Amino acid sequence: MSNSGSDGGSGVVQSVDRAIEILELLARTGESGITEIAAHLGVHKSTASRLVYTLQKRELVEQHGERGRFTLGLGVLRFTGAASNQSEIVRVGTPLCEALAEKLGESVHIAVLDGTDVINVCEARGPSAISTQEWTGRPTPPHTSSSGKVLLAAAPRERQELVLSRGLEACAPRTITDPHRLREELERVRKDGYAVAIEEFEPGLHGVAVPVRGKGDDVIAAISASGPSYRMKRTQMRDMVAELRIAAQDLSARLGYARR
Amino acid sequence: MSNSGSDGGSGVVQSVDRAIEILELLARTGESGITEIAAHLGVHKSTASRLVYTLQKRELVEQHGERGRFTLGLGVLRFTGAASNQSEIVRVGTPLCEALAEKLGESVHIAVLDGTDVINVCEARGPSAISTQEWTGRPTPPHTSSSGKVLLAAAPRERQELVLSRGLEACAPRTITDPHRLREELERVRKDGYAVAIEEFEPGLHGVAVPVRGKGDDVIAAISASGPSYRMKRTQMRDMVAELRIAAQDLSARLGYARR
DNA sequence: GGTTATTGTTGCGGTATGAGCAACTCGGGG
DNA sequence: CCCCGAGTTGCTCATACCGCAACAATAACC
Repeated sequence: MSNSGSDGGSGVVQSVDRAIEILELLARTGESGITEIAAHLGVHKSTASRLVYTLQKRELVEQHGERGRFTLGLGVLRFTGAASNQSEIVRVGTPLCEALAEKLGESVHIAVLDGTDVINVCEARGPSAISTQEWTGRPTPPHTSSSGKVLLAAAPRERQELVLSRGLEACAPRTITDPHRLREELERVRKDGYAVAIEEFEPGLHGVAVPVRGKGDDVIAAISASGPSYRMKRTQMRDMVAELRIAAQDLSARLGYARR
Repeated sequence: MSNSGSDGGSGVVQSVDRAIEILELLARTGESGITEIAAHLGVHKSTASRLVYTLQKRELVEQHGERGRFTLGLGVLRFTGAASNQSEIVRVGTPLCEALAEKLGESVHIAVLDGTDVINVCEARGPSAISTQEWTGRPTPPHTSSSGKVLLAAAPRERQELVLSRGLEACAPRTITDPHRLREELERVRKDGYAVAIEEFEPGLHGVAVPVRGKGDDVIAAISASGPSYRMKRTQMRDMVAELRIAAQDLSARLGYARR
């Protein structure tokens, strides 16, 4: 039926691809039954059952009750630590974040776009650390943050449409919820090369972000600074953008991409 | 066929099982090459390559450089949030943790045993929150913490031997590194029904833990309290054990297991 | 309480599909 | 320059996986 996600391609191992699709489905829905999963994949119940059973044996999926519904299992946590330590961008980005946080006096994050979610992959809190809390790994909607806008502005059109079609939920009074306004905003971000978010994620919180580019000038991540509104005035933001740009270029270079 | 080694068993989908084994290998080693992975699985290079390619397309694995080595990718972060929110024990355990942290004035954790690692699945910091940092999801060796001892004491013999055979690394001056002493300690934990750790994980940090039981009285998790040594004297610990026990029983009951 | 609808879990047999082989490309040393 | 190691890719065969259908076990309904 509706193979909404990415239908593999050539060279991929079918059953593995389907298994991963199950995990992603569970991540989205929270919990599902076998029949539902089978329908989503467009396969027979038995096939889905077999796949889920395999995932379950490895503790990537757990079953609530004897014959109940399925959710993601705690086994996936085994991977998170290693992933965030080993992934190249995190490894070289973390010290950069920390240096920058020290210099700017505000929290600094590096985020990537994962499907239609923004995920912060590393974080360094500013010296005055009351403001922000731990966000690493938690997915947030792209339209609510400065990094999200940067990433979205550079994403392929279809991805943008997907985000828009899901609806722009407000998580603060000043969140952009009008599709038309968001489109304009993204246009401006593309032109200026940076994004700001003024109390759009949380009241009293401002942020600025710039893109990090990989080979071929495509945007692979965003680096952002955020802090309380009373410390983030126009002038400070301008200075921050400059600093962030230097850091972004440095990061690109250290990831092995030619700096230009 | 007679799939020797650590293979799932009957009913599992072979390629999916192998793919997960790859992820676990990468989580352990940090990074590996295709040849190494193939050798570990006991399959041909091409097979390993195909599996890795599939994982890579889903961003669960990333490749460093054009023809370089492989590590876990950031795609796995997509799962962590959902896993820790949806897993039953976390969902009902979190409010319990928070209540207890408030009452005891120290940080409270719930941990499970995952393979041979202890993983904290939820956390509530005490009001005086300077002491501990975010540990959720990060695997720690079982012999260094009070929760670890509780979980290990209840684990099947083979699991214990596996931990012992890997060697007991010291992460603080007072970590138990002698296998014989650890065996004695586990015996005592089984008898008393609780465990303590006195500066065994980190200098100046004490902890106490009790088991959480599932159906059939098997231990499925541990709930612990930890804090700086100057606030954790014998008497306080005794009181804490009592409180923890009540909480553990409550948790068991709320997970749907008969309380006795 | 009996009956129906829906759930997830199994044998079983055909075939799509994934495993293995070997040839290939690419890079780094000796 | 040639060799040796890395990872990738056609090609082929049979094996492991998928779909079917019958099965158990709740849940829902009157």
